[in-house]
Amino acid sequence: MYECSTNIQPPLQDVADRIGITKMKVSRYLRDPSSVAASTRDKIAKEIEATSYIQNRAPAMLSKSSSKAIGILLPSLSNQVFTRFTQGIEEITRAHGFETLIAHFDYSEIEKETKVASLLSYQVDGLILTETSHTKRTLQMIRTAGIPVVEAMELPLAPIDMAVGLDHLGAAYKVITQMLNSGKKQIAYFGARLDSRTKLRMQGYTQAVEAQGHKPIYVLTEEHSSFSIGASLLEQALKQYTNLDGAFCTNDDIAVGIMMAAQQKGIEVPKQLSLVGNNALDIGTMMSPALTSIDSPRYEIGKKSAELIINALTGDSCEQKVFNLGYSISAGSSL
Amino acid sequence: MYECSTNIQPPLQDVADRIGITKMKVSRYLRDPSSVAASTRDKIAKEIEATSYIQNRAPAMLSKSSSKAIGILLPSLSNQVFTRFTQGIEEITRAHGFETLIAHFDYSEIEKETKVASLLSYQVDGLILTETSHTKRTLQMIRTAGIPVVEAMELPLAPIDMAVGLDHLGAAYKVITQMLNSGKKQIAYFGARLDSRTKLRMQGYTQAVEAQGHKPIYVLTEEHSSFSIGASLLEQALKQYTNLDGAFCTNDDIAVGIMMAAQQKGIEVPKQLSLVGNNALDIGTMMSPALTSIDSPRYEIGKKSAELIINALTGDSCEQKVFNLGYSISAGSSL
DNA sequence: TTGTAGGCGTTATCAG
DNA sequence: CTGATAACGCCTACAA
Repeated sequence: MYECSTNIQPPLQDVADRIGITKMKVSRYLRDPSSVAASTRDKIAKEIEATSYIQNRAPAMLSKSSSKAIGILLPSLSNQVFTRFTQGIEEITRAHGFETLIAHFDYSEIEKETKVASLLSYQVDGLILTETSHTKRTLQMIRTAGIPVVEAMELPLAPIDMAVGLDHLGAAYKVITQMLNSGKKQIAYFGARLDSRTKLRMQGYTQAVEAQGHKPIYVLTEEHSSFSIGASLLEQALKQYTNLDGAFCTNDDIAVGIMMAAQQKGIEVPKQLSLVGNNALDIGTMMSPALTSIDSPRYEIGKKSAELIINALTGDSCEQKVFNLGYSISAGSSL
Repeated sequence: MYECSTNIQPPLQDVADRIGITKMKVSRYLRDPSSVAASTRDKIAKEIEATSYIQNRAPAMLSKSSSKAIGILLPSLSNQVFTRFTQGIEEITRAHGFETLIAHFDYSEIEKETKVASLLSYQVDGLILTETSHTKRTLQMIRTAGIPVVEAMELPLAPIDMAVGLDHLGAAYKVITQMLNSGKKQIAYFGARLDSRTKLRMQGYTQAVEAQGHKPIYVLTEEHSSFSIGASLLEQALKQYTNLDGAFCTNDDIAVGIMMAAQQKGIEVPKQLSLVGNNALDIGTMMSPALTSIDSPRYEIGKKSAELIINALTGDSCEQKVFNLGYSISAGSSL
């Protein structure tokens, strides 16, 4: 039925033939309608409208190595965190006539390498990454591509190029210190799927508890986070640490799972168990008590990232390469 | 700093030059290593490895109108529903050496049109859509592209080409009938963001309540669904319908929001308020009572969709064009 | 205002 | 087994 190569985007030539002009005229019209005679203008417009002509990007990719597209590399499609982030990016790219190509790698470094190669093979003009650790090969590919790159969400010590993020370690340190100051003695860190943000939060947690002479407690799983994983992690933790009175969670899915499980066990939050999550998702505001969570300006991070890429592409590259967009602690009462 | 056209993916020629052979040899090696002399093979392999050479897809897109990529068009990145669906697709495409290009359109028909054009401009070899209503222009673009297309998730009456989905209307009808048979008298339909699935479920609901002589009650919002929207919709519904004893929700986010709000008001689920959601997300299993929800085989739908596309591309096109993959009712106790 | 020629990187094809 | 050539569609640069 379909020949393997029956993908027949009709070329510009077809449009031209049908009105009896050369394709150059049509090509010119597309970029600047005023550059062709007024009489032809209408005919071209009608024909293009009628046939829903779509530009073929391949020639531009070939002759200018530019696709007018920005590649976005997300760890996962299921993580709500990246929704607003992506919207922020697209808000900017759309305004500048750039497309976005989204790839995801399910938190696998190898898959990430593959996806970077894939995006580069489509000649993306810029790349927005959401992690700061990369394989050697990934780094080399990105470097030889010579395109502007933003590492978003974190503040890498040695950025590839540009970076927009926030201080996850510092945020964790601050909130843990607050928990300890409120009288909590045995706070555990709950983490899943060890991505780099999870590790930074863990470091902040560790530094904060050790600064006050406590021993860190880690309750970790390799599985992806979910509400039910949160519940089972609490189960597991309570068996081992009977005096557990605080939980700092790498994200809100786990925190909410813990809160639900705690409440079903009759454990009072925050009196008996103080609880802090990360990302401030909508579900946390529905809980009672409302979940306290470290919130990040994801939409703004997306926008800033896209702006940096576009500026770099249009020559308005600025001196500052790393931007710290800060965080806030959501108004909850689980701490 | 970056010239607008400084995207320098080094070409095959560079690799060849560095070992002193012609690019044709390298090109052949890439497709079939055994087609070049054994002695050269190693040298090429090493050089490609060392320089992390990346194929440029533009030429293939140009001369064969094929990008070895399948386009996936998702309504939204935040909807958990499409995570497993996409994984199902990629399970298959990866095995066959196809890439995926993901685009999303935030439930906007116009944005969808733009994204379809964008994907086609990248010469995707196939297209997987997740909605069944399209603008005229979208349809025309897809038709003239002449590539295999799957409409996934639903069972359109007039499919563009192929379709893989389930009977949302029938599922709704069945579960509503069950609710009515359990003695409920005033069941409302809760919907947000009127996408096509929401409408199908609404039709099933309407037919079922009318079949038993009741009047349908719709509690709708144009906003995107979320837990907190669910809560405020319940608030709104209770004011108007004081005898409300059942809620059928277009998705679990709303259902969970309703359950939480109900419990905070002291309304017993399911005794006073029977509750059914859609999609069977993880959070529902955490609630008590566990949320009853209509579940769909999203992973399998993704896999089947990708298989159909790949079969069509390789000539193994099959007669059957529409596949109903069914649904199940999750084991909850909120009904 | 309009038309023509060449080039981008890869591979199919044909010749050696 | 290897090499030369042409072709894909569009746009830049130049010519008329």
